[in-house]
Amino acid sequence: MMMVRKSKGLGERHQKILDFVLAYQRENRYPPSIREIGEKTGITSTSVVNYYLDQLEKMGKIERDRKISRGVRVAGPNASADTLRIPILGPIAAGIPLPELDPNVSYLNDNEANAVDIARSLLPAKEKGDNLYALEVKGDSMIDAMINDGDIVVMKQASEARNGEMVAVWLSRDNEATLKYFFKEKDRIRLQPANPTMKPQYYKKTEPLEIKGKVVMVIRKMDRPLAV
Amino acid sequence: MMMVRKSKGLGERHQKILDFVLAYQRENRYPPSIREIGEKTGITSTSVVNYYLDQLEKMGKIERDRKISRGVRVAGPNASADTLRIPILGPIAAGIPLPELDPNVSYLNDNEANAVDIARSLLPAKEKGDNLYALEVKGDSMIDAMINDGDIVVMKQASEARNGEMVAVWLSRDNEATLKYFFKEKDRIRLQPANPTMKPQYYKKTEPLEIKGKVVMVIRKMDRPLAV
DNA sequence: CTTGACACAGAACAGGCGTTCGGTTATTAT
DNA sequence: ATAATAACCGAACGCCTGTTCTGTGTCAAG
Repeated sequence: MMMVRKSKGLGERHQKILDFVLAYQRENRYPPSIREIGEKTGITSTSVVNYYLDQLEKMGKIERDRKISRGVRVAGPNASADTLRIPILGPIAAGIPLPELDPNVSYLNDNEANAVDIARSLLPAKEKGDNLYALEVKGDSMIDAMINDGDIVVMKQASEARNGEMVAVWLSRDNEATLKYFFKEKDRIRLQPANPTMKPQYYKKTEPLEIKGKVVMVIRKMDRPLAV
Repeated sequence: MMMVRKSKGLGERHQKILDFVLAYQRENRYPPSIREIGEKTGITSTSVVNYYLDQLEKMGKIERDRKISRGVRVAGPNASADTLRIPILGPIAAGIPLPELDPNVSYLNDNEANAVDIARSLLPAKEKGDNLYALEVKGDSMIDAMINDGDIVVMKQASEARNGEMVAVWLSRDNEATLKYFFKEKDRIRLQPANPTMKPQYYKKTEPLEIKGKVVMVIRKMDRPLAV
């Protein structure tokens, strides 16, 4: 009868190594060397670390590029995905003008508080990340766009739109900012609310209607409970 | 009078190196060595690569850990944020039962197609990532929760809820799945739609009402235009 | 008891890799 | 013209790092 020494699957040292590699990677943004793994996990011999790494690789927990220094990486979902940091330029509400992306301003140094991190895999493939910015919805005026107070809308800078795209527009007629689906018809422009139970608004082609951007994504964080 | 040879700031080689390091990092999940940078950017001497890396470091574009192999990392917002891969278990629609997170099943090998990557910074601080899963909304039945066809709802496994939290429940009375704000009142349970113009539903405390999870986040991708 | 798999240690080797230094070329200021 | 400087190249030095080999103790099966 076959019996296994300690636990099947991941033993204590396996887990320790896995955790350390993950933490090290997060902190330094490059993988640890075999010797560093050994030191921090209480393994005195590099060959033993190598021994465990081999096993972890066979289990599919990590990937290794042999011969390459620090060629260890944790496989699968724990691995960090490729993200984009998108600056939050300001609020969007019915009564206030829309903030705009200023190409002359560098948002590179924006800290986390004024930006959102979005995985590239969630964005349309073609988006390189330039021209993207985010706005925070204030108030309930976007409810007809199925967008709530506190939602974050990720926008792509644009001054024109194709039919069926959701755009952020400044309606100087009503002195109002809004998010609507855009349709150019024969002699007018139709702005269609996302909520199918609501009626569209129509604008003459000659009327001033400033498209500020296209909506790429909406994020709603349900952080705190509704107080009703 | 002082004049600079080529362009001020980033020259062609600076940019080339920066781009390469970024791309390499993305692909291999560990940084390139000086020699690899040189080969791919057409620089034949390691000392020249070092020369440029020094400059990029002074400009604040990269950070280096000298003496450590592959100790280069791109600074600032281009750096990948810490993300969580959350499995998409299946659809959520009015008429079909809710998929559930099975603790016995490992979602570790889920590929990108069946999962979404979410930056930790977007989630409540306490979320470690266990017990999180996502559902894809099918149909318009969640409109009263301000949630559209195609939206992705990120959920946390739960069988109870506190007042004001949005929950996914299976209403066996109506044979229906729904997303509503949860309120426990004196002798009944109130399920409140997110859309303030809509009326709540009431349930006796004795009635079976299966809470399947709390809604943590809603993501709406505006990939393709509305066809209306 | 013997065998063999397993978990581990230590040392040595070879190639990887960052650093440094001497040297060359071209541009610019004086 | 000349000196200074930025932009390179090539080679050598030496630590860093993954690999490999020998050896040791433990535990379970035969």
